[in-house]
Amino acid sequence: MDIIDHIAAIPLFQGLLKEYHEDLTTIVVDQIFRRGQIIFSDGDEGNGFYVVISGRVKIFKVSPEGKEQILHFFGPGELFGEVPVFAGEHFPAHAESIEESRIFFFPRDAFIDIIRENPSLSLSMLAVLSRRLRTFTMLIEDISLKEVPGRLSAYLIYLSEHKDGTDDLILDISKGQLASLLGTIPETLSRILSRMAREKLICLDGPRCIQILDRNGLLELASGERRL
Amino acid sequence: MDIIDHIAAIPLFQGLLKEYHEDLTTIVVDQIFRRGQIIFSDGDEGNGFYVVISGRVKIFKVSPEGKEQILHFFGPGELFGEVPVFAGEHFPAHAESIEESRIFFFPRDAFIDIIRENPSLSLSMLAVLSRRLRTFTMLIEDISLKEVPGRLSAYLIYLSEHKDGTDDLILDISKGQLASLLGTIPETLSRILSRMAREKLICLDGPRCIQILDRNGLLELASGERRL
DNA sequence: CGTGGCCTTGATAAAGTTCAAGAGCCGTGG
DNA sequence: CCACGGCTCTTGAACTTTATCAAGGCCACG
Repeated sequence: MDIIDHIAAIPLFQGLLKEYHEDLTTIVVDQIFRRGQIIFSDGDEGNGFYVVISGRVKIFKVSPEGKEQILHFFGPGELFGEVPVFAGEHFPAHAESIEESRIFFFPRDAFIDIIRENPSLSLSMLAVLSRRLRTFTMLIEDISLKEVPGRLSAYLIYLSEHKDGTDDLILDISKGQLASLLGTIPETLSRILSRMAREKLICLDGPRCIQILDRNGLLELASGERRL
Repeated sequence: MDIIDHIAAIPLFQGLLKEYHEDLTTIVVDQIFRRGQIIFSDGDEGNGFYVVISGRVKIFKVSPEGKEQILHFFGPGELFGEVPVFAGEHFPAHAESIEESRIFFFPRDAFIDIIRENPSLSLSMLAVLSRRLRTFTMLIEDISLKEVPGRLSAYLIYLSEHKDGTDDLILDISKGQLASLLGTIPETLSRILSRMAREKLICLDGPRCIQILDRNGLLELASGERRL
């Protein structure tokens, strides 16, 4: 598969004329990152953005004591690191490849030139950023307004709805990473999972398998009507 | 002062041809909100965005138990409620006028038409959204990775730097609102303020006046090197 | 078969919230 | 002019949630 095909397959660039796809081909930097490799760090200067072609990337913050808060996971077709492109200054968080990943890097200036000529591209980009703001709003709500069982319930419901809608869930990240995404630590997550299992809300079916037994109960936890 | 002058004064519309300012005049809805009035609610359908002309607006989330988390305060020249314009769906939070405010509302479709013809406007909008993402990233970091004294210190330092840089601060919001912005409750904020005063980090000079006595100490708290 | 990563469990401690009561401030109206 | 009610803010004590520290279990991989 050619580079131009990968570019044409990126949702952000759908609806862009082939001519511009070709332009992008000439400026793109094609990179491979290994598992655990840092792509950029909080505070680094950014002069372009990234798109995941294959693999997975996590975006996160770290406290001085070493605790980390994951902001996003991004997979194929998704872009990240775009804030400095439009707002200037530095990356506001770290990016790490959590498995072997192929990443395309698009330098800022050439990209801005293309956006100037393509209103539909800029609208797509505005949509991407707006959706991201929505995600952050929900994350802030979760972290600040719910306790851990509520956040976990909301995540499980989300997983179920964004997969096949069934009750059998397969975590695509480790429990340690899930803890970080939920703004807590592995010990706490582990305790709450077993408490939920004891209350027959879920059933733990192995390392990364969770079965939802009482969806309503989870919804009540997520909305704060009920405590564990 | 005419409506077109107000529109021309909005930073987002700087650099836009006068012709477009005139177009905007024909679609804008000029509104006054009283103190405490709700502008829109979390989940409402959004078909346009707002710009503060005068007064102040707070954007916030509310938990089922009634605790609120403030996401932003916006003042003259700033826009809000733009997420549904580009991402579709509903407002992700509530907006309330915290004093008598004059607000311009711009309906979505007409605005999108203008953006299509004005690359520089879309770049301005991208910059606005990117800055907002940066702000949210910092808010998440604060809430999730720092404890309340750290968040408060960071806020005080921020206030001092974004005003005149002096050590005498005047809060432009009530302590209750500040607590909500910091993701805590008034009682906790009050306790921590008096603890900081006891430790000679600050001096409480009346209802809304705080004097910074030990800026370094505050910086250490904000960065987590030190605990209260 | 041992080693390292990831996960679980327990005891303990810290931070923050809740509940309750009271202080200070201010505008209104008797 | 002073008393009243309604605010916001403060303080105290009990309680809840979560983090920390420490130990042990499970499993895959060499």
